[in-house]
Amino acid sequence: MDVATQTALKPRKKPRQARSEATVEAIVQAVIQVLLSDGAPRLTTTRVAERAGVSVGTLYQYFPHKQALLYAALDRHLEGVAVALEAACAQARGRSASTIVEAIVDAYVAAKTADAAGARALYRVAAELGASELVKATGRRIRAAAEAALSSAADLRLENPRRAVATMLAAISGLVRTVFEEDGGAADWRAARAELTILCRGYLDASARDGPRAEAEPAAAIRGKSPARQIGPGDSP
Amino acid sequence: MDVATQTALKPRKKPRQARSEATVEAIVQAVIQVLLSDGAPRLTTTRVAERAGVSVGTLYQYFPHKQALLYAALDRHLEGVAVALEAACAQARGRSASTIVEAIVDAYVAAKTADAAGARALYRVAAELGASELVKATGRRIRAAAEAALSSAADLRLENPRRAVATMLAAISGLVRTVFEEDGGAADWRAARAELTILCRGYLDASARDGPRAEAEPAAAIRGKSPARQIGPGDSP
DNA sequence: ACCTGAACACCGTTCAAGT
DNA sequence: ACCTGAACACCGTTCAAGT
Repeated sequence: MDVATQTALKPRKKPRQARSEATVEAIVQAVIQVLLSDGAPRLTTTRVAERAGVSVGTLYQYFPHKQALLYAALDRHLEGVAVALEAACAQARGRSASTIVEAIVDAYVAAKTADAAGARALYRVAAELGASELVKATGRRIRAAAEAALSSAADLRLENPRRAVATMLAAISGLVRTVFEEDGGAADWRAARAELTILCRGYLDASARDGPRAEAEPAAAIRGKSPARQIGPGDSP
Repeated sequence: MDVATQTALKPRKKPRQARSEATVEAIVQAVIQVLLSDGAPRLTTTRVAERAGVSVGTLYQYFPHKQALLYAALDRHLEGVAVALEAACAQARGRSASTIVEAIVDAYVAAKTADAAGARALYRVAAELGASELVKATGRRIRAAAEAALSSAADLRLENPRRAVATMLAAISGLVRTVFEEDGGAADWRAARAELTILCRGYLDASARDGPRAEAEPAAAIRGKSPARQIGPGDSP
């Protein structure tokens, strides 16, 4: 059911002519506008169509259902975040672990705060759609980029960089989410960035120290398993 | 609008007789059952009433709207988590920072995984309700408990324990959320617990080391502000 | 005090008819 | 190829009438 649902979220048909391409663009823009001006509960297919200057029928020609509209808006946002993270990671390659960590944290926070209103509105949307394939896929991209960058650090050798990156990014997203939920201002974002840098650096230090030798029973139990069983990417449901 | 909305989410009237008390109980149970068996999208006021063995009218006598139903179910879950965390923190008082950290992580994960199906279903519900007062209030309780415990550690003196606790708990909830989203199994939960312990210990080490001296511009800028401007509790919207 | 269920307004989705 | 908008099924919420 899950994969089928996710697939169904994609646009119903590709626009073949310039006219319909503009229509789709207008609809997606309308979704974001209605989301920001009226809020998610008031986001109605009729209202979106009205704002986009088309009829409901047209809307349903390109999107199979209301969720697909939100999905499209979420897609835009996540694409932006992923691209920003990938760029930051590529640029930080080969520098010290400390620098790389800072670059990742900064890029993540910057990407989320650049379109703060949209990001906040979409946090709810993302949850309503469930932990969609889209969110997972974006997570995978970001983790891959971060792992590549961190593995390139000259002054750090992690036993399991994949897991370390998954842990760090989950922690980062947790803090970012909290600041959003608390309606944080610029000062809160600065503080979050500073704390996240300390957090990640401390974690990497500790991992490099404690990681290699099996510390307790659970860690050892997992170490024997295949990569698929890691916290990281969702290789399987 | 926010506070008013949140207030309106509470039950409409207190049950005065034993009969109605049973009715409310039946309705809340029905919400959880429908949520688990039919899923959130199929959760209908009629369906809940039917499952509870009452009419829609009765349902609306105690809950002002559908969201209030979900709110009540979420309330149950969060209450359980908060109580568990408070107990764990109280019990760990006075022990080493390392032990306390472990206790907090373990209690958090245990509370969430004890009712994994319910917790997962409610993660979405919580988002649909927005970052409700309820979620924030529970966060405040947990942070307060954790701060009290950590401040009691003999081997640790943090400059800003409130912020440190807020950071740690946000990171923890981020990792927990990720494991849920990835549909993690028992091995993933064990791995998450281990990583979280390393993460938090490393963070506290680093905080105690780097914290006291102003490291960069942003940290210093915040340090001068009032406690209300911290990442932590949402003292104001 | 508590409960019922038909009635109302509104929303998501479809489809026959148009250009 | 693309668009329209009346029509349908269903859902949240109310309220006059019951016990």
